[in-house]
Amino acid sequence: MTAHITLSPRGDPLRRPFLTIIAGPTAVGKTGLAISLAERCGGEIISADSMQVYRYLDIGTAKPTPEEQRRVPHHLIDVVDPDGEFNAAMFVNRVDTIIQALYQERKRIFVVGGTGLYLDALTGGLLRAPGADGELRDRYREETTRYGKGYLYERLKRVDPAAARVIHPNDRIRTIRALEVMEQTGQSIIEIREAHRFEDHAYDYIKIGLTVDRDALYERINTRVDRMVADGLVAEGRRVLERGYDEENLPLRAMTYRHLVSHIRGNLTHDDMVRLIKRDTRHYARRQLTWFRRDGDIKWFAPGDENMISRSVESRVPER
RNA sequence: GGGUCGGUAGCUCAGUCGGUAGAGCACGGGACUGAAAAUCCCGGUGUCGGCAGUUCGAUUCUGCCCUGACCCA
Repeated sequence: MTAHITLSPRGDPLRRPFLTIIAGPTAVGKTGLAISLAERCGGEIISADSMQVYRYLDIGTAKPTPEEQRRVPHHLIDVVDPDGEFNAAMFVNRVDTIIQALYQERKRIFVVGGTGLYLDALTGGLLRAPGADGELRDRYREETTRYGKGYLYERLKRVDPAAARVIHPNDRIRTIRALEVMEQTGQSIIEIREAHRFEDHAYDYIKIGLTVDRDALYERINTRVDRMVADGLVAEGRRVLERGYDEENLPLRAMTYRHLVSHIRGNLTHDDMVRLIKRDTRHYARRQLTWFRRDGDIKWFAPGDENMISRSVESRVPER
């Protein structure tokens, strides 16, 4: 549970950016903590949240408010339209640029978010494999409709048996990705993964995890969803649809917006929408905890432990 | 006071012509490397309301009691 510090050949800490990372399940209070910590030291915040990158999806993604964003500069919020492309690789590319800039300015850097893959990709690097190939994926989709559901997986078994052993037949997304990598490189994504294991460290960091017991967390989630609704979640959903975005766009198929859209279209009562958003958010929080639990680098705290957290962070920040 | 129908998993219920039980939802655990708020996998012991009786054996039949809904007085 120590900050990851790389030593130079002479034994001195290498001069490179230091990140204070704040992770944890949704609704646990990461945003508030980060703003408070960053405000104290004039730092800036980088969001590691796969949904807050989308414009117009504000209430439903629990973005920091404009007022909060005025108190502390935020990065990687509102960077693409809801029909735009965004993924872990784009996150890493953009975040590296931002970190370099903040490092030059000697600003303290806080990375805050609940998207585990993005955080691991940031601290450990992404696989050295080719990116998503739109044409290839279109072809796979077409072949699936033509030859049936099991076709792609059968093909994976033939082309990359190692991957087929690890990937479940129903997991279409991973099946496609594995085929895509094999087709473009002739290498199994499993082999590439085994060789990599998020060990491509470019930064020093301390990882703070925020959590509370399950009942309290669910209480927070329920309360927050009620507040989103009171703050105009449905109106926000209507505005997004009026702009011409719909279920075709990935973020509108996620957790909250999926049920919001269904309700606006008249397929779901208001009560059912609220119920399902709460349920899916609880499930999401559970998946997040599953992801973070196995990360031995995380130092866990309760949301109220701000002073302890602050001290813990201060003890790790390198001199500059 | 009398009658009818209920009381089975956290919830809604199914079921056992007597051999101690199962669905949906909820919930829990896990996987995860360019779609990650996505995608996927696994998980059902619960005094079958209580007590007693009949029986080799009762959640299932009988009696009484508790309890809920409704109907009649």
